[in-house]
Amino acid sequence: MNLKNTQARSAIYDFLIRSSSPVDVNQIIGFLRSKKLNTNKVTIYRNLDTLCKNGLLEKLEFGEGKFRYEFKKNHHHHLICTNCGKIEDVSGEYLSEIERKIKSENGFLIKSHVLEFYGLCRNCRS
Amino acid sequence: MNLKNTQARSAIYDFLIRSSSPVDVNQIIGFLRSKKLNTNKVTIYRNLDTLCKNGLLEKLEFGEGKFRYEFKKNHHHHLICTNCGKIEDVSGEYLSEIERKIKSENGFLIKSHVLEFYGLCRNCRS
DNA sequence: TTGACAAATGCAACTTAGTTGCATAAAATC
DNA sequence: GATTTTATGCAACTAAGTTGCATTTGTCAA
Repeated sequence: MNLKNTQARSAIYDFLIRSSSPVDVNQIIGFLRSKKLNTNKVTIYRNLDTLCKNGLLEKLEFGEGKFRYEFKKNHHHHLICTNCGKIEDVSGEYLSEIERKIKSENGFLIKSHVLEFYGLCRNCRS
Repeated sequence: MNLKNTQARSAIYDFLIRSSSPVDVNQIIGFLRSKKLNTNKVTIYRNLDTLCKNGLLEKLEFGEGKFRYEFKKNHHHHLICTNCGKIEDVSGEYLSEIERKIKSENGFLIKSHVLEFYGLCRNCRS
């Protein structure tokens, strides 16, 4: 696939690569405005889509009724604080055993999984 | 909380209790129409909300940009076929060990988790 | 370095999912 | 059967995301 290096696209990508947790489209719009880049939301959606399809970003959901995006890194999960909204990464490949079992018992071939944890972060616990 | 037993509510609940996989609001509307119950979508959303808050239903997301609902049963996960869309249940409490580890390492207190598997069901594999 | 072509953008209008305020209706309780 | 509480319907609205189409911008080869 032929990806062109445009202003909007590289700004979006830069923002995502620097974000420490998954961002939504509004945060992207805010960032682009702050950079005085007048970018249409359609362009943002299309770029996010393209970047996902090219394996550069990941599209995620956290029960908010909208999507969030993050720079694609090694397989990991998230700790979502239900009090303050903070999203931390947590790595770990916990499920290979389980996936093997499901394949033999259910005849279902697992290609991917989503595993996210909800609870209270260190700050909000105290 | 005082739940009244209304026509709309019990029809929605009946439908959910009989559905073998999580349903979206359109499926509920279709069902109610087929029963000649002329129910407003607002009523459906409010009932789903109420039933969730009372622990009778569960609200789920499968990366479709909308919510699905299911009758609340024992903790379980789903096998979502990315080819035909079929959603199967799979039971199992795989994560207690992991959750303990996360608590001590990240100081994060896990209250719940979401674990869903995507892949190909038995039919779609062949 | 320029011209051609594919890919990207912007705009307006649209869709889909879900929400809110408010007046009315229906259950449950007394 | 009257009262109170909860539920419903309607209309209008918001928020997230999409589509068609005309225009612009990168890229690459001549």
